[in-house]
Amino acid sequence: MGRMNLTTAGVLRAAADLADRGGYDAVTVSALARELGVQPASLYSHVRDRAAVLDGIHELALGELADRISTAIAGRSGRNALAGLIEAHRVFAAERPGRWTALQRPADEATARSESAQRVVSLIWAVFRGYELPEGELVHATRIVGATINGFLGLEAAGSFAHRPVETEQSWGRVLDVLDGALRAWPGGAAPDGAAAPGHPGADAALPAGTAAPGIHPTPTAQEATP
Amino acid sequence: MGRMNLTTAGVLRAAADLADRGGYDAVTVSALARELGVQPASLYSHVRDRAAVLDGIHELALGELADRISTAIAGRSGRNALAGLIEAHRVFAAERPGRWTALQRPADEATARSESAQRVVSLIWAVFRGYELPEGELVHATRIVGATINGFLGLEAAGSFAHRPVETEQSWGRVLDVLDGALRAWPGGAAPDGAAAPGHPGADAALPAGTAAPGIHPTPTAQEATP
DNA sequence: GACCCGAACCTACAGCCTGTAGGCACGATC
DNA sequence: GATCGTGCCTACAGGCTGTAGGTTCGGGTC
Repeated sequence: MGRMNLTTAGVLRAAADLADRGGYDAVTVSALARELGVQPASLYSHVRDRAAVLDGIHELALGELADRISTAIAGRSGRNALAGLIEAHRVFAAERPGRWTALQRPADEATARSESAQRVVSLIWAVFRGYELPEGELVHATRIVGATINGFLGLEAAGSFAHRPVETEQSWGRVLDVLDGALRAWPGGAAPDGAAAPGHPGADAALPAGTAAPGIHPTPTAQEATP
Repeated sequence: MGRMNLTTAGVLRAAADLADRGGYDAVTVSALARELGVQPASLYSHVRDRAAVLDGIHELALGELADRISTAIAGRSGRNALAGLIEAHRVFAAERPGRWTALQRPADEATARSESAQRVVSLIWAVFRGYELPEGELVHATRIVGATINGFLGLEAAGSFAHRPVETEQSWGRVLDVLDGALRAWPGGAAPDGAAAPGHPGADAALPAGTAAPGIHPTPTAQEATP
């Protein structure tokens, strides 16, 4: 076996594919090395450590998700755009379970500030443009829509809906209904100019760029929520 | 060091505490043994393997969560009960991050059918009784409410809302508003008798007992979503 | 009170994983 | 053709899981 001429990008891509095929936890340096026909130690020239591999999958996945969202909402607005947004997430989660799991882990600083993360946020906000949310409610809406989508897909992936595929599709339909309804009659006031209670719109301005994904990725697992 | 006279329950309790203090991933057989002043191999008489420890934490947490929900919704109904329900989740997640993380993992069969799991579901349905949902929509509502709560808390735990505590509290307020509004004007028809589309109420009867938590726990991490 | 037995914990070990250190070899460059 | 750097290697230290088999303590029995 001569030189494989690996690159960091190639290693990360292989890692992401391995995660999709064998499950997120199967992404070990050893398994990855086996996959690439190389000794484990050799990978450390291309990748700092295992955590860097996982972070790499996260960012890779973020970019791919942004691409999918982009095409899913193209030429659509309002409820249709929202449908495209959530469907893009669901299809991505189903087709790329390992990549999707990576998105649920806390993102490292660099990933959170990455161009991919910003693209995802921009696309979500583009969808919200079809609803007339007060400026200050954008952040909250992003968080809640993200929470619901990720929460639902998490439950689905964990098998909580197992063996009831028909009902699951109906539930998914309700997700769209509920979110569309919520955005249409947003509690903070639905008028473009902040109407009134219970939030003081304008108090929270739009997120400064660079603050990164303010509430859609990453998601669960409180691994380091240790106090 | 004489006999420690460990019990399975004691080991699991120590494991749960360790998870809360050191993070979910810190729950290794080795660390647990150190904690208990015992050699790693000794634990295998009390616990089948590491997975059994994690499952044990899951079920333990489920019971504790049920207790908290129970007191949080006692004597309340409608929006107040819903507020108690979601607040109980949030407080539990904040105070017991390790236990809460355990709840996000796929539950094993036994845990899913456990009495604790059933208690949680019953309590949620008790809250829904204050809203006039068609029978067939109970499942969907449970899933969506569970998805939103878990999704939000997941984002919070992952630090996605980091350094914006005020906004986070506002967002949390919106969660209650949105869920209350959704339940009040449920898309499948809000009348006690299933009005009409888009779901055929009655087609899906109430969940058979034994089917266990149909959509609130467990949650994310598609570890075994490998096709 | 001597004996026995089982439970509780131990040591030892095999196997896999991460990450570091240092070596060799191939190929590009001069 | 000699040199140098990069790409991958072997070797190893240290940690974790889980199995096998030994030892000791304490309670029941006669």
